[in-house]
Amino acid sequence: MLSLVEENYLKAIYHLSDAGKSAVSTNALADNMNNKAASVTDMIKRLSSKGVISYEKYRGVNISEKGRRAALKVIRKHRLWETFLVEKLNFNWDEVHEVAEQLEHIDSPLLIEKLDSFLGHPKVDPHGHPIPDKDGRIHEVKQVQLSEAKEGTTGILHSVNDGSPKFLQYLSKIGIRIGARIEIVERMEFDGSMEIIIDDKERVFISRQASENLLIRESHEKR
Amino acid sequence: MLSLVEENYLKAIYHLSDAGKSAVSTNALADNMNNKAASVTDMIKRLSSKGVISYEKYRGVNISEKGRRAALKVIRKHRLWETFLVEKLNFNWDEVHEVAEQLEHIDSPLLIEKLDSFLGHPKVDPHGHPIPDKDGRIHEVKQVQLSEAKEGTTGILHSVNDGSPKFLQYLSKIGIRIGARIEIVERMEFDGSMEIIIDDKERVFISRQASENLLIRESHEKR
DNA sequence: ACAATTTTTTAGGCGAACCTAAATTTATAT
DNA sequence: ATATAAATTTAGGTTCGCCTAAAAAATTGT
Ligand SMILES: [Mn+2]
Ligand SMILES: [Mn+2]
Ligand SMILES: [Mn+2]
Ligand SMILES: [Mn+2]
Repeated sequence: MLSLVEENYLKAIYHLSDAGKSAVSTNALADNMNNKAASVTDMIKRLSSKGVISYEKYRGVNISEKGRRAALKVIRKHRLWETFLVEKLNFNWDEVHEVAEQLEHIDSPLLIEKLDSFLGHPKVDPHGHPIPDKDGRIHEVKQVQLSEAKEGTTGILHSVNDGSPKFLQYLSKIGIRIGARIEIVERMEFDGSMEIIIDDKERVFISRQASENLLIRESHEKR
Repeated sequence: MLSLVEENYLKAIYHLSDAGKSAVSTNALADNMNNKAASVTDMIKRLSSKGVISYEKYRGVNISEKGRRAALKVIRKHRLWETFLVEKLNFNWDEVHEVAEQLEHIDSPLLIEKLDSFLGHPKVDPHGHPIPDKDGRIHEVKQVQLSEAKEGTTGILHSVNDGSPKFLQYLSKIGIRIGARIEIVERMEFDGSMEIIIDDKERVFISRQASENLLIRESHEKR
């Protein structure tokens, strides 16, 4: 059994390791968890003794298969709750993350099962992130950063990389939401910003940083 | 700000004091919380220093106005969540308490407000217990223990005193649910058990203990 | 009234999850 | 290759929420 704090560390390790593909350094974790490195060293010893990560002094940590499964359970709960909040309780997509951080730790398999059917077994959360199924399987969709797409391309916004309230509110304000059609009119070479057309209507400029956090599926249909 | 553990103690104090009407002893609390008396003494010092209870050594604790408001907020959340689980997720009334014990500690006023409207501002939870409004007001309904009602009386089941899964499952099994019409046919003087008719159909015997945990509103309509 | 019993508090300890300061190891730069 | 810098671990400390054992206060029985 993992504590709430252990679940949060494990989730951070999962994400920082790019779904278990790389090792995570003590400092990276400390940074992400807003804790000091010494505290992280404490915790990774405990996680290691529980078998959810492997750890060699001074070499960072790697998530184990057992740890990956545990992390995915928490992520599944987080994303199901976010979906519930938006779909059923009319939250805005920028308001759900904080609450889901709490709800993700509720321990009741029956609850999650029933919540999942109540929501109609959703595949993605309000930010376009895939919801792992109950066996931890994720359906990853091929998508590219808007910043990497060519001029003239049109794509459908599939997910956002940065889920911070400020960024999400900005997107809402300029009319960008999941599913929106985005056409790249022109890219400014000197700063990477670009002019885009949203849903064949709004013509706006967005920064390189913004375009890096928008993930699209390219679609060349001309409509 | 109260911790999860502090909230649980405060809720126990509220209930054990009969909504703040009497003092609560250290041992009663220890018993209720499944902790040792020494741990309780620890905790009541902390709660006292936070101003949610008043405490005089060897005299037990009394909940303060501030504490009462805090306890009622937790109780409101508990009962709203139980209602959600039964009404929206199709939980049985005997399955919800444990999960609500976790959900009641989620801290988000917006969530509770939205949950409340999603549920249509319910007045009672699945066990017939009143849901405090957002200002902590409770609408208490006059009700009597079935064990105290006279032979020949008919009443509507309003709430249950004992919310344990075992008791609730027993009630479901013999066809007793909130709103059921209960007619007292005969009371056995030697052990306090009684013969009742449920919804003008089922005729069953129930123990004194069971009848003490059923709260009815008397209604003499003959139907 | 006072001895026995029960209740409550105090004293001292422990694990979880944090911290700061100091020591150690690894990486980098000349 | 060696000095410097950066990353990491160790040592020692704190608070919260629990424990056991012992001491003290309150209650009860005769
Ligand atoms: Mn989120
Ligand atoms: Mn979390
Ligand atoms: Mn309950
Ligand atoms: Mn609780």
